[in-house]
Amino acid sequence: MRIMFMGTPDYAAVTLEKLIKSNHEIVGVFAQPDKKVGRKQILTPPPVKVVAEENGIPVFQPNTLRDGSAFEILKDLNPDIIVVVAYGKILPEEILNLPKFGCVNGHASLLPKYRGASPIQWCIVCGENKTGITVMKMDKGMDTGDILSQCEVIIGEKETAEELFDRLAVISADLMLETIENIENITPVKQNEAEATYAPIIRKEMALLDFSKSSKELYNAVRGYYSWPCAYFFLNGKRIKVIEAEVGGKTNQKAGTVVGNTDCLEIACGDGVILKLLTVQPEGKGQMTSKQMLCGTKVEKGTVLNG
RNA sequence: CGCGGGGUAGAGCAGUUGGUAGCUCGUCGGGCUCAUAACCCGGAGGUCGCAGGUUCAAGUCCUGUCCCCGCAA
Repeated sequence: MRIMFMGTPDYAAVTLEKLIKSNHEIVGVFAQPDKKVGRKQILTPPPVKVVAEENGIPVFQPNTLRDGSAFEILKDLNPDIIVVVAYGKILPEEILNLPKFGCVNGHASLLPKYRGASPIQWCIVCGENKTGITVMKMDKGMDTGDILSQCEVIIGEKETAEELFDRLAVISADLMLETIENIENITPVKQNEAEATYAPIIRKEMALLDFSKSSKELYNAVRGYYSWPCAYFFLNGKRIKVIEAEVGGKTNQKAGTVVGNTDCLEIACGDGVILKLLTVQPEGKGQMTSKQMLCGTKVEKGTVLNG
């Protein structure tokens, strides 16, 4: 099969590598344009582009798919199917309808739940204990296409979004290849609109910890927002990222109160349970245990955060 | 050259107008105790990121350089 691949980050590169190793022919790759990253604003190619170039596959990085030139490129390369994984652009209908087998997308949730941009982080933040991969036939809506295949995945109790990303990338790649190879025998299944939910795009402000929430919700936020943007709170005007935390014992202190400052920083949550901060990263510093932070920063018991 | 904070003992931090480098934790020794991660006493451990410069004297001021981090993208 002649495959056109569209994707951008590491997560998508895993699928691309899997497809390259298969018997299919990758006729071309679309990825987002190179972006300036980091403090030094170094122009960096996206991982999918790097993999494609290593394998001698032509790469296209248009700013838009809507000016007709992308359509011309695709027509010339004449793919049987377009595989889209975390590409980051909406495909216009003329492209969706171009290939014989259409366009298929790997989405990291059990659709119709968690449609949208950040299903992996969001399902952890919401406290789900399972998620999965869905491969669907793309239509013009956002993750609304007919389902071709699904694979359920159990989320570990302590698993972070980053770890889940890595696991799902591999599972998604496997399911995608399997689905493509069986595509002529698969009967697409419509999504149940009544059960649809959406995962919002993650913004940094969302990761600000609100200690009036329950300890479990805060714990889920710490896991779900790791490693970007990272759950955080403010202490003396400085941002403190929470890298790792765990739910502790009960307390009768008001939410946000510091109730422990010896072995680790312990904070009262809205449900009367303690959240123990194990690893933190103060602004301007590297990661450290909260005990280390307490060696150099006085935090009195009774201090109320988020006040 | 986007804006900003920072590199000081094994770890985390303080260090006023330049004048013999301190704190908390850890570590080592001793004591107390049925016992202890608790408490008391004592010790070891630092070319102050690197390289130049100013000075009688630089962690501190100046220049350059490497690295880390927050914001912005």
